[in-house]
Amino acid sequence: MDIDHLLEQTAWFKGLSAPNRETVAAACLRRRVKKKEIVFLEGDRGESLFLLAQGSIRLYKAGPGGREAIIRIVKPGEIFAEVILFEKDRYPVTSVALKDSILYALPRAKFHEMLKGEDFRRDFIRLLLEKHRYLTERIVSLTSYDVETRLFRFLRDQFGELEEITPGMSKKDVANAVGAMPETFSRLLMKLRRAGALKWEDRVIRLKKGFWKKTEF
Amino acid sequence: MDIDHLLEQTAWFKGLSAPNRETVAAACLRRRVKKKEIVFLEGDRGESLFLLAQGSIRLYKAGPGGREAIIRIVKPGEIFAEVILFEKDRYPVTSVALKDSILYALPRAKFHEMLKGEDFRRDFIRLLLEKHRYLTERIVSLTSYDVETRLFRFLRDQFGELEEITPGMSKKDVANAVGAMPETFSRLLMKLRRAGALKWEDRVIRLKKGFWKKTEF
DNA sequence: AAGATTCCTTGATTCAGGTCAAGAAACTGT
DNA sequence: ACAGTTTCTTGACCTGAATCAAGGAATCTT
Repeated sequence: MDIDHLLEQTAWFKGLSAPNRETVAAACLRRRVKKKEIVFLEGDRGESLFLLAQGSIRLYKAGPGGREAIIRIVKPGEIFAEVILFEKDRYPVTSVALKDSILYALPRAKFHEMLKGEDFRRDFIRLLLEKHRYLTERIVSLTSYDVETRLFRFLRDQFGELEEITPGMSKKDVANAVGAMPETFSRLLMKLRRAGALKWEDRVIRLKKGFWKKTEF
Repeated sequence: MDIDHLLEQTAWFKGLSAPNRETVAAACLRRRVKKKEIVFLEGDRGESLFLLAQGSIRLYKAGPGGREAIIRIVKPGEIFAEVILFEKDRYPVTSVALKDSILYALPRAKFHEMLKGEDFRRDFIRLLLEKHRYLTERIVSLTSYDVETRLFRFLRDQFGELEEITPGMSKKDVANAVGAMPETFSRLLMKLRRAGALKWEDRVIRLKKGFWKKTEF
């Protein structure tokens, strides 16, 4: 996917005028990362925010004793590390590729320039508010729902209400994303398989037919 | 405290030019709320964001079965409900006064107008990014620390590293803010008192001398 | 000041999910 | 195809915190 095309279909870059978009495209540095490669570490200095073109990126933050709390999983078309814009010059989270990915680094100065455009600015603020809401929902989710519910919410949010999902990441990673230990997660999957609700084999998750209809979160 | 004076000393309103500030002041609707009074409910339609002048406001979101997850506690000088700006016309959380409070309602249209000012905009985006970081930290806190640690972090964040704190809210509210049940919280306080680390009597929390020095979070 | 709420404490009990351990299975690079 | 990782599963066990229950303290109301 080339950068120009990507920007065109990226939710809030597409509002840009064509020349504006070209400015962005020109300023972007394309970067490929392999699965498991780290894009930046928590605490790293940086000057750029990123736009994910292909693949999937996990953002997490270290807790005490190597524990990690997943902040979110970035999907293609989304940007991440916007915090670098004003806040400080260090990334507050670590980002690592869940699969081979392609991303574009957009220097902060360039972005500031773009923020002069009224439409762009509006979209950007909207985007921030959206993330804001997402994070508050995540807090509710982590504090008031159990692992099982969190799993289903994760699947719905991330892939939609499909009966067949190819998550493209390991069970361990999903466990992590729903905030559970691998062992706990494994046991949960076993329980669900026995109950006939879901099975995860050969990288594919199969939900029971009509599963989503009945569920209420 | 009058509105003009308030704006002057509010972190990111103070950057406004005097005439700009007057515009805001003129557009603001002063509102008093009594302790326990609800400012708006999750799901309510609304047009305004709020600036807290005096008092303390609790923002929370309902989980399943009446459970509530505290999103944050607003302190004087801070704004809340910014989400109303673009996102949608309904508040995503409930806000209730923890004490008698004074706040100013700022209509969204007016705010949009203000966003045309470059400085103001910059500050606003910075503010959003700050909250963003706060929320991600909250996620880490809730998922990787136990209630005790969360309590100390809460106290530090909210009141600073003092040896004597007057939280101005009930134990129940603090319990809630750190994501614990009142019973659990009560037991924790008992444990800490016995250990000589902290006692909470007559609305005042007294930490052991030098307490904050040693702690590491 | 009595009555009604709401808040706080303490006890007993339960449970989801974390921890430790140790194989089995699935990938990885060479 | 093989050794070497990493991931996955399963078992035994533990524990922090929720739940249920119930009495006492504080606060608000009239």
